[in-house]
Amino acid sequence: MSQARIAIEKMKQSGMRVTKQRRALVAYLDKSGRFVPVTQLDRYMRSQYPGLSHDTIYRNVKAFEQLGILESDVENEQAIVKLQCDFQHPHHHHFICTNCHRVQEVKMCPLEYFEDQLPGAKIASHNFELYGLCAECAQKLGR
Amino acid sequence: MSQARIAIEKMKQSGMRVTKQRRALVAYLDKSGRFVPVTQLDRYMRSQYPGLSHDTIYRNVKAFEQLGILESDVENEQAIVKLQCDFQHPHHHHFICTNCHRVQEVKMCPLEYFEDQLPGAKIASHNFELYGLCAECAQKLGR
DNA sequence: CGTTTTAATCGGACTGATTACGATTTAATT
DNA sequence: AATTAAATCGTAATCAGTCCGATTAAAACG
Repeated sequence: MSQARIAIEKMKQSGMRVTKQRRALVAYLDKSGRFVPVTQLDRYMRSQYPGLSHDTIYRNVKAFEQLGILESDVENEQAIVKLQCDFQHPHHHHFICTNCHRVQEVKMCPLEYFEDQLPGAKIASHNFELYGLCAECAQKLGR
Repeated sequence: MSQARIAIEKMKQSGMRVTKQRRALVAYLDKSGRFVPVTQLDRYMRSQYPGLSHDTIYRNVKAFEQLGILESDVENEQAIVKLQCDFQHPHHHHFICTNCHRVQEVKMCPLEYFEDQLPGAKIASHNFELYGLCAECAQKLGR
């Protein structure tokens, strides 16, 4: 089942209405498959669907995020988004290729390692990304 | 030697001019000691030094970052900055208390752990922060 | 189906952070 | 003290993101 399908499913389950604007947004994000700057999403969607408003795009990006069907991040001071890649394991981390912007999941190393360094502290959340060249790009670029 | 002193020293060494605006910025960041939203830095400095322009503040934040005397991050979609806390070990990571916003350094767990998960990829950089309550706040708030 | 309800969209104006730039000042050098 | 190039100022512009009242259209229901 495609991620787009799952995303639409989740929208229905939550009582959120499935509008054609939302279908189009999800379809684009699904097709892209990787992180996309929100500004690019906005520009592209508005070029494809004249009359579509900024409001609709930004409002839905937030709604999708809260629903858990979209992940957002920041790269080079730019907000970037992608469809949630693993609905089974919402908590995971990414290796982001700086060449092709494709995303691979990685498992986090044990948090206990850090807890030992911060006696008494209550770690509530964390934030982790790896950047570099994916195997394919590394080979292609000969590095 | 204070961090402000070291920062000024680095400015001189790099050939960057030490203006009173830059001294004031560094002094404020040093006194604060923790991450501060850039917008707050801008508002505060302009209230203390009438005539100071946005341009000067934002330009210098970038210059300081490039010089390696300032670290920037993003929290709640807000750009935040602080003086570099460990000039000896520029590569380190932070635990940021969500209550008092104080920062503690942590050692990174071995990157090899992740390299094993991404055969062929060239990891170039990473990004890691921990959030939660520091020991002091955890006790104070009884959690 | 049609009707109804109300969430979602539209459009356009607005806000707030950040940048651009020509004119002016000033830190550092001699 | 004079020089000069870097830094600052002031103002305007840009750009991402938000707000809001009027309109449209999903979904539910008879």
